[in-house]
Amino acid sequence: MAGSDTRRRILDTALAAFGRDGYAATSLDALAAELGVRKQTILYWFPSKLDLFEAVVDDAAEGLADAFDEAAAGGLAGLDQVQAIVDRVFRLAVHRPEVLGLVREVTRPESPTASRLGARIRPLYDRARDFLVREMEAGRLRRSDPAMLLLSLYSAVVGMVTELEVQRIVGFEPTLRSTVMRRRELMRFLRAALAPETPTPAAP
Amino acid sequence: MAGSDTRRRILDTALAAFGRDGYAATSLDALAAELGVRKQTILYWFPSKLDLFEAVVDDAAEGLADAFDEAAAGGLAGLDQVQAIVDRVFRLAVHRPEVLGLVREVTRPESPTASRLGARIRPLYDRARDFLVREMEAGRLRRSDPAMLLLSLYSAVVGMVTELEVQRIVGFEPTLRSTVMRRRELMRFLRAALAPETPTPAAP
DNA sequence: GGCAATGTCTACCAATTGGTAGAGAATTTT
DNA sequence: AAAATTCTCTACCAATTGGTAGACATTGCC
Repeated sequence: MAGSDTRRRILDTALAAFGRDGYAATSLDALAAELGVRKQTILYWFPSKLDLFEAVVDDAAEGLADAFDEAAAGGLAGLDQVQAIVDRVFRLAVHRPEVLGLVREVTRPESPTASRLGARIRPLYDRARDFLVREMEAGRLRRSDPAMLLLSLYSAVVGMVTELEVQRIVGFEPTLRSTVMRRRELMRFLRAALAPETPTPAAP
Repeated sequence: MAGSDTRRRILDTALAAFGRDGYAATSLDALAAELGVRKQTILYWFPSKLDLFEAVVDDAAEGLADAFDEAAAGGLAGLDQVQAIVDRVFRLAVHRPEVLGLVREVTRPESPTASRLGARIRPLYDRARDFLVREMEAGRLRRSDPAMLLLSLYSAVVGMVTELEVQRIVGFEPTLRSTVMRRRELMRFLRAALAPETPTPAAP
């Protein structure tokens, strides 16, 4: 049963490649070379490139769901729960940046499997939305359209974590230390945006 | 001089294609077909695919700079200026979504020309940063690390505008009306995050 | 009208792409 | 030990890729 180890290795390497270079720019030959194996071995485990990609997407979605589960397990509330999730996503981004790269890859309009990841992510989305609604009603988060707010949060977090290259361009070499700083700054941003309104001093 | 019209058409179509499908997934043949012309015509105007891409990036950067100039021309301050810029970026996103798609494409780690767009964008970045510092010192914006804040802003805006597919997955068909809503929600988000702090009720 | 420059085309090409067919080890089952 | 299954390989293939060479048309200039 050494084969199923091969399958695992293919999935991991493919996830890294697809997440880093994108679907079109990743060739099976290059992937095979990176694995020290022939392309036909890949095609033995996954009947086509697209099948491989879909398997990779499923795998990544599972990883994401696990991360969220873990972050939600503490049973926190309000901003503390938000913070726990952000921390967890950042941790994921640090030691498996490919996962978020893949999210980005799969969320482009022409993606062959946008709907696939969609189906996988939908439950996470619903959970997050329910959470926001609940916390808003409990007065622990600022009240606003939860779906829209969720998009804002998603963009801010994924963007912050993903746009490494922008950060490089702009002079932040992405070290571990700078990542900590980024996370702290993002949380400050989110807290400011999410904290329930203090009684407005002046309401026009 | 009908030729320079061809050049312009190639640039526009290529911008759309690169921004939508990415560099690797865009073939010169497909591009040519879309233009109703032979591939060799493209290669006449741009010696190689990479040269074409670089020209497209330059073109897009110019468009972005113009948009910012226009938004900054009003000489507004504080959150009003931020709002003007967000409005302008959204307008750009509505009638030329490819431009932001290209930004996304070019800011991935393996991009052949990340540094190129970087050089083009750097001045915009510096201007924005100066603006934030100035406004913070004037007490019109919440005080925090301007560089980090700028990244947060960038992520939130570009993400919000770009991640159309996520929005689709999640049930927001991107109509013009929903775009207006998204912009409004984003501004609410940004206002909450950027408004100078009201005297804290309780400081633990 | 001749001529040079400009612009688009047809005809190729070598390399790379995803994929098929099937041989040959290795391992497990009987 | 024989047979069957599992796994990886070599050998190909048709299609597509970015790119070259050069013919052919069109235009403005003299």
